[in-house]
Amino acid sequence: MNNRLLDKLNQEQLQAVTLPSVAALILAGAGSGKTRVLTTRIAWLISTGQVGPQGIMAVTFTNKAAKEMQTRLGAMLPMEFERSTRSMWIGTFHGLCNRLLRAHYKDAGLPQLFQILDSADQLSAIKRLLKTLNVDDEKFPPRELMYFINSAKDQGLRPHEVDAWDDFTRKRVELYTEYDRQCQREGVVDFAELLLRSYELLQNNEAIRAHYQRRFSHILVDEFQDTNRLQYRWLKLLAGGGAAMFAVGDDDQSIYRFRGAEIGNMRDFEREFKVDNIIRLEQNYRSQGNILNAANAVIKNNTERLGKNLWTDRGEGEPIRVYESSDDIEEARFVVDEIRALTQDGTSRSQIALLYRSNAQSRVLEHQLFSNGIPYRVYGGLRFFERQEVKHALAYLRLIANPHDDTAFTRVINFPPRGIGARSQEQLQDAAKANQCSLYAAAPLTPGKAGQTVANFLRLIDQLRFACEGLTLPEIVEQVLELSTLRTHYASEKEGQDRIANLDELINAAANFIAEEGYTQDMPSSEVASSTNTPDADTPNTNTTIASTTTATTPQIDINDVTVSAPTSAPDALSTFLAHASLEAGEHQAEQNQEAVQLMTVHSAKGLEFDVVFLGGLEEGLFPHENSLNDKGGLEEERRLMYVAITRARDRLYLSFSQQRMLHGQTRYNIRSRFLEEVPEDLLKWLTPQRKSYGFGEFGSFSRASNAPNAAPPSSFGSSGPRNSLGGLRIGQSVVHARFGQGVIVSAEGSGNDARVQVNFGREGMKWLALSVAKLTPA
DNA sequence: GTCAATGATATTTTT
DNA sequence: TATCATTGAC
Repeated sequence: MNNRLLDKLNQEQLQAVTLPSVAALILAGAGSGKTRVLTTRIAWLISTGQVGPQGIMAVTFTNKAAKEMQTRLGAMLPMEFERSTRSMWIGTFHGLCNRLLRAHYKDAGLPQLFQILDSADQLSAIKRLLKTLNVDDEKFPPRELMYFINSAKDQGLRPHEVDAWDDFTRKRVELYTEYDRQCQREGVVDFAELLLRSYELLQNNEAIRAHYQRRFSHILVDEFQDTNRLQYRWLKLLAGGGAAMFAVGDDDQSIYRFRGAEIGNMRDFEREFKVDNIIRLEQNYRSQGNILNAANAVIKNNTERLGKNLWTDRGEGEPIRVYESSDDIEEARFVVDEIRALTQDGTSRSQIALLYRSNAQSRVLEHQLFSNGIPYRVYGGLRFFERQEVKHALAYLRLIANPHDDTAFTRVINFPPRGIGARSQEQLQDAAKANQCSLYAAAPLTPGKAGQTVANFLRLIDQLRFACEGLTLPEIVEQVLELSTLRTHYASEKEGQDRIANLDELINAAANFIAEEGYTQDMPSSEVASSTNTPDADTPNTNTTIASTTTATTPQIDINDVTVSAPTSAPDALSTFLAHASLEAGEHQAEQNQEAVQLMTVHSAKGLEFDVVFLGGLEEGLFPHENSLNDKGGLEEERRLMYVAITRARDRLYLSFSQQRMLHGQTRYNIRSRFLEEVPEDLLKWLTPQRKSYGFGEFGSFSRASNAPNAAPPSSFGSSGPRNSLGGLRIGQSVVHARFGQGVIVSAEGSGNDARVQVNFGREGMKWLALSVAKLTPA
């Protein structure tokens, strides 16, 4: 490896990269060069001969991160190794588990061509289950049940291991059992199952476990703070043979607790792996001092931290700009005005990000940007493989690979409409249930007229499979679009042009998949076989035609006196492509408008950086979100979110909040976020008259900048004189209460002695107060 | 069996 | 305010 790569590192980075081969935990703050450390570490291990490429496993959470690591590594390693990056196991948890299960599907108890359910598929599978079992979906909402099942799996719990302490939970456990049974019958696997299944594979099969434990002497994990219980156990199992685990993460940036992430894993890792080497990367190369100090000040309010303080040598930079607006529209106007000024001064639009807590907030911003002709791009919409037309096409493809895939079957049995309505489908379901078989298999057993119409559909499936034999993948997709009449169906729809374009894009995607990386990457490798023969047996299979499902006899291979069934022949390109489609839903949006302002939630901004960041909606109830205020953990996670948001900014940060905001078609009155209060005053520059602290306990004194209750921004329209007068108080008015502190009047009723007002006290919640009793003074 | 209207419902998101 | 899902009418 090029030694200059090491020269570029700072002291701590260098130390981390060149750590001995034992367990290590790298606490990498935002912008501290985490990815660089991770990739350089791998390059260093390989080029110093400590390990061969096949001994490396690197796990990430997103495909994007995996790809980036792969690319960077390719550039770092000298030619002789570059080719072998392919034999490294670099990928997402799910991608790697998929690889493992494909290679050992038999031992994992799966059909060779098992399909992967994405969350939408999973939800419809659950709905279908509830229907066949005649379960009241009012009592057991499918979404809630899905969450229940997934969180059990995320913790590594099979139904019998779940603690059921009441009837309700017992019933849910029972449904969990049935759900798993259904999946097994259909030969499909959901995301969580991918992990759990491969965990169990390793745990129950000593030969396989020993093989991989021996193979991977170095396991590197990115974003370790986001691992869930099961992922941690999976890693622990794999590393059980003495592999050196190199975990990189930042507990302050853990923002996925709601989907099972356990920060506790960091502490457990430290303890269970007897980690002596904790290295803190605290030098931030991204943000200016004021921004960093603000972030530090906010996160300091969290307890339960591993501890870390970012610093920079970039200088203080500009103060953080704070803006208070009367309503959300005005806030958006302000943002747009600033953007105009910024771009006029030469700031690139793509270097400006508008961040918000929840997606609903993007609308006002979009509207304002749009009417001012400023190009923008919103992240987080529907992704390519999630579009309905694409999902329909994929369902047909899945039926070619496996006609017993009931999820795919129900998706397209009547799409495009072919006269198989709810009634017929019900009969089909019944027949399938009675015979304990797939819908496909049940069709011939279905009585009456329903059986007839369904038979036609079966013929279509068979016809598809027949027509596709021997074709290349893109040709198959093409065939399917024609024979299923999907294309003609959308052609006759008024808004169908975009959809057809997407279907064409699917053909493209298939072609690319074959031509480029995809296919070779996800190829199951002849793992077990390889260890006894050539060291690098992950030979890409370039066979692009559908092999008519060959039930290859599994050769028995002897490893250290243990007989393990070797992976069978590669499944066909179609199945691999389908797995790819589930695992990698595709880029958020195709149009990469380069010069556009970037809009996204704080969550999706993680890992990104921008010269200028606007963070809006800093209001109690919104950020921190009201749903997360119930427990302390929720609030701390919100604070980490705030931390992530702040640290996205390189040079300039705007924080804004609004007294009034439209939410779900109703006007809400809010007080400013406690997180804003947590930023030291001397880092701020108020662009609107400032009302100092709120009555949050420790802040004793109240002061105000202007007598105007609303401190309306100078430019503003809107709330001028007091309307709805109630003894000097009005809706939207900020008030102070001796016990509850600062609040905003949200609504009022009654008059005279009966007059009551509803006040939003933020942290203290919403209260109805009688004016004759409560002492409310204008703030 | 299909279509239109109504009504509930509403963080955050990757795989 | 929008979306979605389910209901009710043809």
